[in-house]
Amino acid sequence: MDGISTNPGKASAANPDDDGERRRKPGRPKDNGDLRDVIADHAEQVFAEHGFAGARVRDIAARAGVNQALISYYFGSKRKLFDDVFRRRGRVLAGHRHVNLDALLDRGEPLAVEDIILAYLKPQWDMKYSGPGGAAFVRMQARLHAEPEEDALRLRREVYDASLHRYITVLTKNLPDIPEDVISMRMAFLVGTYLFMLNDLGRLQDLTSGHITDIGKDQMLSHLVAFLSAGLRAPV
Amino acid sequence: MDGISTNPGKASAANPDDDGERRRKPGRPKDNGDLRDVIADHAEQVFAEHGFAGARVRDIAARAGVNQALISYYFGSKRKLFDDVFRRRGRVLAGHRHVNLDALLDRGEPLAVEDIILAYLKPQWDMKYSGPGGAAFVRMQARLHAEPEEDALRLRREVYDASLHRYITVLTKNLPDIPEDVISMRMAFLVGTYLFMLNDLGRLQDLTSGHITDIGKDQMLSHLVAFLSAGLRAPV
DNA sequence: CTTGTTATTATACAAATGATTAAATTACGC
DNA sequence: GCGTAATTTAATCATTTGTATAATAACAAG
Repeated sequence: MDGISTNPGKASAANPDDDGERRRKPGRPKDNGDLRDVIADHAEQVFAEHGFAGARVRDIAARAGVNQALISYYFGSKRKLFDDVFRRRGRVLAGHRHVNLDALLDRGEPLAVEDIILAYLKPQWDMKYSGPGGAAFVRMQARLHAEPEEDALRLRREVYDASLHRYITVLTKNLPDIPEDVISMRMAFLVGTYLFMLNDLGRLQDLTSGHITDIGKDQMLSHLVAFLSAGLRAPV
Repeated sequence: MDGISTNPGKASAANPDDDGERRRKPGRPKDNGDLRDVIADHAEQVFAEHGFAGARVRDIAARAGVNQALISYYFGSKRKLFDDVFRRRGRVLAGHRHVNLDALLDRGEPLAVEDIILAYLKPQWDMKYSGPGGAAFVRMQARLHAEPEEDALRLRREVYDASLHRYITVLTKNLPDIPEDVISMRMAFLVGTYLFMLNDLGRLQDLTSGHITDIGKDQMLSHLVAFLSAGLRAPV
């Protein structure tokens, strides 16, 4: 099917002279050395498309243009590769969320719910539209949230919990009529809503018979913020 | 484990002329013949736990207590098995949603948003708590929604679109201040919210430090309805 | 120049996987 | 009773899959 699998005997027989070689020989290349990142980038894509179980190590290696053994060399195993790739983006995301919240808190309270929600959502939004890697990460998240396995749960906790808890605390202070447990619950709703939605934008156009296509991403974000803020504020 | 599956392999322990061989012999069994359903039930579980790509045909066969070839015989392929299992529940779900909406419409308009939302959510809720199969179906849905593949998209459309569009129409009539496109969008939000949530109940307890455990499923449902209704009603 | 370390490749492998086959057994219409 | 079709099994197949191994080349240190 693909031109990757090679028969060494046949290849050398067909080659009268070896100076026109297209095949790369093993050995350290001149300098480059950042194939690790190249692998991670392509892995992100493949994991997003097919999920962990559906992703093929061969596929990742092929897309990254490297030998399959190299991903074992750098990451150890498929699972470790997945976790690594996921954490890489997750840390960036959490960082932005913390920064945004800090900026809000510097302004002094009370804060509008809309602003808090926006501070939480915006980094994810920006990441999604920052390039193919960001969009892939959104899909990876949606998939990870659908996995009941212990591995997945640990990873989710690790990436999300810290910033999420901070936001819950701030929201609780700014919505004194709503008990903290209810806010926590509603924040869980919120995570579901936006992840699902970001992941499923195509479906959204589908539902609205394509009318949504015209709406820019910023407008879409404010629609989402309005929806979620109203939900968060709903009287108990 | 499960009270459903009739395990033919092990059931032959009462063989009269049995020479100690516990293996089941091939051949048509007396009457039963409903191994198809047994397979489907167990497939539901496995697909829910591991997703389509992660599910193993051998595993399904083993849990159902049948030979692996039998699932090819009945369903043709792994993919067809998945679709079949999914459609089976999906049809039931859609049916209940239609019935509920019809009942509402018989009461005459205008309707409260809460009632409409509840009519849409309740069947899913009941199904989830109707037994292991229902819970498994919820997880299958969450996973299917995370799959960008064409196969998955088609299946989602087939199962959800009809009833969803009816609900959108009704909501549009009962919320005259909000354009239909916005309602469609918000209904997409809604689907994300409840699917995510139902699938991820354990996580919810996690977030609230276990305080949610005390809340019964009915109370949880009304929390969700309150949240979503407020969001749907949010002024544009 | 030698030696060792690191990055990369081709190749190999054992296990796992979805599917198929041929045979065996039984229910059922005639 | 008999033949035919339906149901079920054991066994196996051809691939695919994740990982491991050994070879090779660049580079650094001495």
